[in-house]
Amino acid sequence: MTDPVSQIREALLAAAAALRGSGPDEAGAAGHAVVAPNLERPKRAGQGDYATNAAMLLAPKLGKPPREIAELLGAELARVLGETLVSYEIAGPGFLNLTLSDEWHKDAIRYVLDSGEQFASGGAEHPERINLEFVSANPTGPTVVANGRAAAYGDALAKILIHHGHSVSREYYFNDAGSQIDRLGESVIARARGQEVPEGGYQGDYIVDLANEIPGAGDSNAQASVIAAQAITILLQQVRATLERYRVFYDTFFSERTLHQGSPSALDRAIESVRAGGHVYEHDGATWLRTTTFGDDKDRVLLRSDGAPTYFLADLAYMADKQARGFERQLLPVGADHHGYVARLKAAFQALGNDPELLEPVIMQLVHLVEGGERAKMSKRRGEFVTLDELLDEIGVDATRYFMLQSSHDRTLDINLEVARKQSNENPVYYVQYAHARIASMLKRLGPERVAEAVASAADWSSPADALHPSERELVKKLASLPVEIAEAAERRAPHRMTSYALELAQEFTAFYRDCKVVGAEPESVESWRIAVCVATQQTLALVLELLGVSAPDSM
RNA sequence: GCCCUCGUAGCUCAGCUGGAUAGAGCAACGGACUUCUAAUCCGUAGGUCGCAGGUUCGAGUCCUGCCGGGGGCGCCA
Repeated sequence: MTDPVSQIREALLAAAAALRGSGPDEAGAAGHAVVAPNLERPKRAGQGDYATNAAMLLAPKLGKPPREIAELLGAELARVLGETLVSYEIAGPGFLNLTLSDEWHKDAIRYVLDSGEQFASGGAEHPERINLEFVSANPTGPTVVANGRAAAYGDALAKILIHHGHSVSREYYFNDAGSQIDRLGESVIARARGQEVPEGGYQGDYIVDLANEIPGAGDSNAQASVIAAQAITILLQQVRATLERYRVFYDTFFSERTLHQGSPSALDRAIESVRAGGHVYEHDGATWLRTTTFGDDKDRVLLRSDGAPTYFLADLAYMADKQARGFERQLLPVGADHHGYVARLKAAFQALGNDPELLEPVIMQLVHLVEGGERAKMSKRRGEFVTLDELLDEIGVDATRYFMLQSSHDRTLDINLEVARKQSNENPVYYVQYAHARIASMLKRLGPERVAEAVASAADWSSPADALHPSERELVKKLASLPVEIAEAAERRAPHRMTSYALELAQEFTAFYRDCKVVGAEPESVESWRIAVCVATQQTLALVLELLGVSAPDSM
């Protein structure tokens, strides 16, 4: 079953192909590039339902003026589409504006309703097994607001990719080995003894809580590594609880320490793998990976001169492990403060013998909290931060998730705490939810029997004499565009597009609500049609909100 | 210093990989509630898309150079 917009697109491609077949092919065999014309909503009213730039793209290939080609293309398209195409006009430099029939709009609603929860799903041309690792903050303190952005991004992206047809596993990698962990243990021990934390240790109040919580932390024979392990267990549980409250659920929590265990360990095997590729050498007593072969600034140490593995080696082994578990693609949202790391990661991935395209680090810009016009600093070690839990207490899960996903991940995000606290209604999420609740209220008033009957009576919707209202046509086209929007959001790793879509859909619905009476509309066939439009809209709003991890309430 | 990244309305941000007269929300101002939910709607105002060049039929979008914000440049994690 092809969605309504794709139907038009395919007709357009067919018409373009017919034109190419009849015209002189200037491009010749070598330049036989596929023309990929746009099919988009015109920005201004009165320019039809869809517009295409196909004629302008074909012009250089066919050696004729764009407007002349547009005329030919329009005629061909009219032949292909039949009654679906009511009219076309040539505009501007060679745009072709298309006006579609009411019947096409009704078919679109039927399609949406028939698709149900599967609407706009499965569009991926090449479904992949994807490992999506996100947040992966070290459990050396509470989850902070910046983690909340990564969590919202990763989770929404996972949902969108899955809806698009991919198989996605959400993964959280945590470091429970290495010197930072030792410092955590030392900090807890110091607090348990009523002392100041050592230089470079962790100073937050939560360290004191841990000191009280872990029995024997203040004993004279307490070992940093043992205490740290207990602290990490507790902290990881807290991280998990916060993220679950935030509606983020992982498939796997991956412990770095497991990479160090066994003989040979995963680290040993990783080194052997890149050594076999000829990318390893010894220098100054250390073991290096020649990452410069793959575009890195300088080579990187795998084993320090004292024999201790670097964090980088663990990452190398981790990438290999993901691969061994059968993931074709690794998606890796990382904070901007780690972006200096991506060149060596990609290099390491290649050193393992892989196509670098299959490792996708996504650089996320940071989140800043603004209070009193000043940016609040967030550092775990200094104990200055606002936790995600605190933010959730202030403005709630729905508003927080929506806010985090509103802006593109490659832009820094400022959260104004005064606004977040006092005027949470400013968040557009309520507008979207309100549209959903409003529909729920209307449908409730109508009763489930009437609604079911209206949806089932698709053949009788409206009557030929009743031209659809412009607001109805706009709303239907917004609904019909979801498959394209999902594809864009998935392929560009851009969940924030779905927040834009949600807002636009809610706006189109509200305009429809303003202009078109639903309950009690006459004749009954019109009421039925509009009920069906409402059901399709509600279903789609719920679907999009679900992808964003935001609730869709029936009343507000 | 070198590298990465961002710069669009007063504020927060979209802008569908080059298309028509750059759009929303909030804030501001003026209106609308015996109504299918006013957490709403209608209207007004608000822009040199950081600056300057370049590429072409056409640039917020691509290229170069500046300016400004953020980040990164350890045998740290």
